[in-house]
Amino acid sequence: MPAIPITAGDSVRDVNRHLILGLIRARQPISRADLARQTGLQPSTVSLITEQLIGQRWVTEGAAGQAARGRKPRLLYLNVERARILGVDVRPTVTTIAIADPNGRVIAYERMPTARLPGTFVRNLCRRLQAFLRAHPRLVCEGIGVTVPGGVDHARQRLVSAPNLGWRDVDLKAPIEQATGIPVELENAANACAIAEASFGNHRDARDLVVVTVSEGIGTGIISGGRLVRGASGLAGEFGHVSLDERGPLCSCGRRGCWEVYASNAAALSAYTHGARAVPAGRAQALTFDQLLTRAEQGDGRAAAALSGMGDYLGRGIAMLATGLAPSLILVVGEVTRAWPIVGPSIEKSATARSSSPLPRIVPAGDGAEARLRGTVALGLQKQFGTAIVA
Amino acid sequence: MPAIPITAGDSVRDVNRHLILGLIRARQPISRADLARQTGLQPSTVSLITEQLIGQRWVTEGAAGQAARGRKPRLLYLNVERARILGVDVRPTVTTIAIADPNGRVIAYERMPTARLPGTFVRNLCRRLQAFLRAHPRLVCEGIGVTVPGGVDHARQRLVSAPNLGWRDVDLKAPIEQATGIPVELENAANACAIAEASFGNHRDARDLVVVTVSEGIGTGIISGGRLVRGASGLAGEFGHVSLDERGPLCSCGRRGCWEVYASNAAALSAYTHGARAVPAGRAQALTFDQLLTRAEQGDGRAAAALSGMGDYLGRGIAMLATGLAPSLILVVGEVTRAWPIVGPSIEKSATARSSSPLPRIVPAGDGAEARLRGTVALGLQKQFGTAIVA
DNA sequence: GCCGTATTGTTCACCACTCGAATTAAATCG
DNA sequence: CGATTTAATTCGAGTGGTGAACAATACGGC
Repeated sequence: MPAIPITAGDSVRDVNRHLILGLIRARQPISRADLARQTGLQPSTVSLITEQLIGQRWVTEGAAGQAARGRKPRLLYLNVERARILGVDVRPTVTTIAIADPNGRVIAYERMPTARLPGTFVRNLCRRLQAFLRAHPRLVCEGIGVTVPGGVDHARQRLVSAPNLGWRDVDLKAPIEQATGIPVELENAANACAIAEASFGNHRDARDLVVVTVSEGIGTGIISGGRLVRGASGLAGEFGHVSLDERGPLCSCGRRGCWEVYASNAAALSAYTHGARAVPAGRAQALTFDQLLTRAEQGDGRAAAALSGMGDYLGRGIAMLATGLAPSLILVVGEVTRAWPIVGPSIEKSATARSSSPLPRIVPAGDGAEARLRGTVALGLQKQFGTAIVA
Repeated sequence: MPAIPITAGDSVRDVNRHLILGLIRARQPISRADLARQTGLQPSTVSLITEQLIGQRWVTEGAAGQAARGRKPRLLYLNVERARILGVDVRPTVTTIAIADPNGRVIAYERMPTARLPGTFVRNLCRRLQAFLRAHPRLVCEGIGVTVPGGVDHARQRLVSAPNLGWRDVDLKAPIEQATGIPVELENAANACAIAEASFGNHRDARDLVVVTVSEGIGTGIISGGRLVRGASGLAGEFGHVSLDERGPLCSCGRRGCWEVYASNAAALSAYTHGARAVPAGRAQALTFDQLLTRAEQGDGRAAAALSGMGDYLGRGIAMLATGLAPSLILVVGEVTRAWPIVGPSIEKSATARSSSPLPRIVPAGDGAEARLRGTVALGLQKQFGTAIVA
């Protein structure tokens, strides 16, 4: 059994193997010498371990790199063919299944409708996954990451509640693992986005960042010191349901004036169609948010004003997160990023006015789709690359 | 050099030594067999390492413990004489210097006035510390923990700003280390309280807790997954300056309606004396908060009402922390805990009304003095016991 | 072209350290 | 008083990192 119960159950070699493999993934291409410097291990040790990793086909050796003087380094890459990850992104109307390589690049994906009843959905999903795997028999799939728009009890790996789906206490892990034989990681969508941003992409070195997902509701994924903040029950990140105004409109959660009542897509729609500042829960909208974005792009002043107002409210919550958590970076994810020229300055202005200390950078990170899919990949990778999230 | 760069620079043995020493501190008294079970190490390895630790006088062997069947275990204790910690708790008017054992028990302490100018203060403090050490020449002092009521840049180990003190960008570490030759750890007071609660006391197993310190202002210390949430700059935890009402009274930070404007000691005083709900910044009070507490205890209905109102506002912020961070425990620290029979239910009621998910336990943890001192001890111990914070 | 220098990567003997199994020690129970 | 159970120690074996020497490049100056 274990020597170093860092990730209990690992031997010393396992720890270092994970360390090096994780570093190769995060910093590729990278030379053995650099690995030795960055890990603090001896070059000899690094050589041994990388030799093993190449033998197991986890790593490939590429062309020689550049060096000012001396022998040129031989660069190491992650072998993207060695491990594939299945990602399942569950959304209220549509669920996306994707297969990706360990760099987070999506190779293929398909969509399926999200059934209303969780039982039906799980059965359908398992069938689709099995068909997907049969259709790609040569792929070595090492993990499945599942993201859901709701609270996940991470210890028990169960979906606790997803208001937008109307589901409560659903076991997604066991049935999928049984149907596919591949380990499943379940996570809240905003948390998955945060992990994805810290694992791949432009912000992989950020160790303190907050992701704000904006769509029907608002979710937050918090990474502090390179680790996800999950809270005791795994239900942290519900800042969307912090009240900005006690006397505000009713929210789907039953209370009043929640941040997401003011700053969600639906709120902007409501501001546009009814001139109201916030949307009463449950009222249907004639226009879609996409259409609103298009109108703003086409020069509709009232649409732009609605989006600008949404940015103002987003800024309020972002100011709260910035003052309370002091991240180095706040990422906004959602359809609304399409209108960043309008929304971005509005957020910036609103948040600046409400924050005493200098604000962190506030950056748009695409509509949710890609971020969530990359999140599922990061999740599926965790088993292979340790805690991932930088090394 | 290192094999396992967990805390870079440590060998395998060092890691396990730290692991076991930390576990003995946290779970003492404990048998070797229990250590083996809890670490996953072999009993033989544990025996070897504990033998070393006993030889180095870090650990002592006490009486035999109880067991239902079989040989009775020989219990191990931390040798409280081996390492002492100096704690320095800097407050606006008075600074406390204490010497404590690694269990957080204060052996002796003394107070000194806090000079207005940081330069003067540091000189005075260094003299006092040197005298303190000369007066106790036989104590092995392994670390100095310093807590300040302000933001600390943990990477640079500098006090960034302390509004209550009027200090900005002060180096407390280097001068004290130079004067005493003992390593110094600097930390924000609320963070130190959080570390103390997770290290000592009744809540040492809590891995997700939030400490709310209530005095002139409101500070929060967040521990998530057993680790302190510091934020990128080390300035996380400023939830006291999140605005509850945009149109609220001015706060010392320059913005309006901050949580601490409504829920600090001064706010309760103002509610009592002026009938106002919040205190305008900078206005002096005739009554002290202690006197207000005494009046409430003596049956003054208006005093009780002021405190109850303070609890109501405390509950609002606590609801925000509970929803956003989902800790298993929220600890309230400050003089206000003296009036817990009044304030506690008021907080509970207010927070419950503003939170959809079930609230974590909300517990009073004494006025700040003891908590902050134990926080300084926990800080000073970090060098010796690794990251501390549970094992 | 050749040699000094700088840097990468490999080989190998040594040894620290953990494991695992056997053994000793101590306590309770029938 | 022996059987059983749990605690702690002893010791041989093997894993695996270290460190130093060495091999392999590459470049620049002469």
